[in-house]
Amino acid sequence: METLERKPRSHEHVRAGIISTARKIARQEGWQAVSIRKIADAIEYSAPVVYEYFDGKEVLLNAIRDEGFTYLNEQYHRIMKLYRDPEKRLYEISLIQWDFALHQPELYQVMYNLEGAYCSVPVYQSDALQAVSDTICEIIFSFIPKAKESIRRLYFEWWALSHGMIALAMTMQDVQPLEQSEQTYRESMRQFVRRLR
Amino acid sequence: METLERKPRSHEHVRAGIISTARKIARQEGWQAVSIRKIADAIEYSAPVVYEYFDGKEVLLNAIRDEGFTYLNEQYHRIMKLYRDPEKRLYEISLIQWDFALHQPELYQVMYNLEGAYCSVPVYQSDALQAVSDTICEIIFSFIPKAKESIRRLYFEWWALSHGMIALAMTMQDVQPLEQSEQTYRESMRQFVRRLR
DNA sequence: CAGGCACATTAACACCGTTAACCGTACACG
DNA sequence: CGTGTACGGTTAACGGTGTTAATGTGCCTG
Repeated sequence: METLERKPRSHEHVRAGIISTARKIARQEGWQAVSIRKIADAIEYSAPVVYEYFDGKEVLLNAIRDEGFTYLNEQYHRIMKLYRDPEKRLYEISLIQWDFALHQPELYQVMYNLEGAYCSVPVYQSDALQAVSDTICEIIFSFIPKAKESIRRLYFEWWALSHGMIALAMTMQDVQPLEQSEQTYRESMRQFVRRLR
Repeated sequence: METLERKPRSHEHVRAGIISTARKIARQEGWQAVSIRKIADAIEYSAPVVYEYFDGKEVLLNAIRDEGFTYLNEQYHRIMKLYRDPEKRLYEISLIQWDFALHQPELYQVMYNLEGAYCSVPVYQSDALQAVSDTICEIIFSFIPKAKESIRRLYFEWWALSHGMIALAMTMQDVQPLEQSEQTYRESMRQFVRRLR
């Protein structure tokens, strides 16, 4: 078993290729256009090979979704280390959310089943989402030490406001320029954070 | 053949049957389970018949979406006749939005391409959406007579807040009870309207 | 009776997700 | 050395999808 050293690496390479190809197709043609065969063609394999790495399309989409939440979580922690002020933290994280959604729209779409993307695994089952939620709740708590239920409510409001503006801005970007939507987003999130005082 | 048994059905009846069948399947199994053949089976026709009424799935979905916006528009006008106070009007319309989304989720999903529903026709091309938008903007203007751009911005905020909370409440309903989400929704919308004063 | 018309169906094409069967190669072992 | 076997990958197939062309079928009219 000398070749054990090389195999896993190429294995990981192929796996990453599948994911990045799926994302590329989704970004260019929408999630509706992503098919196993198209992915297989792009990585120059036959379709069944994909099933060696993911037990079906569901699992592949779920893996990509998880990648999204994990990335988001990393960005959150970057902000947490960068700032200490809770107000600044929450505002900066709001901006992270915007940048993430607009720079990697295909990820944001599969995370929330937007624009034809469909991953039947419930989003709330993702551990990474749980981590993301906890981070936000922690920030809110740090300058509004209320009851746990009250915190959850504020978190829900923050999330809804952010998600709603992002989702609408994405679908309306042909009729309302993104710069304008972004300005409104920043202002709204700033006001939300301000109101928490 | 046995075609004698089938009762003659009017054009409108069949058309309505196609739409209501599509909605029924979508409601029970999700939009990604809706297929032309399944619809045809349910209305006891062969698949090509559907194409006599709608030039492809796209057009069918778009028609259903339009039905949604039209219904919403009717509800809006009902509220407009019922109340004169702008504050009351906007709040009641917010509640309409919630009820609509939760009682007819398959409509709300196809209107905004949620949960696997996908209608490639841009939503902003719907005349009914335009009418809905105008109604909201009119209300906002009636008690905040600012510049047109400012009104559009407030409308965008109202819409995003409503849509965000509804979308999240729908996807999270297994982990957060709808009654709780509804309470938060009402409170948030109430505060939003209040802030407009 | 022939023709045309309206309606509906069958058959086909090119895809899709998924799986079973197969094939060649390289390595391990008798 | 020969042989078996495990592995990496393929082809082929099944049932399903959207969509369209060709084909009936019954009925009304000239």
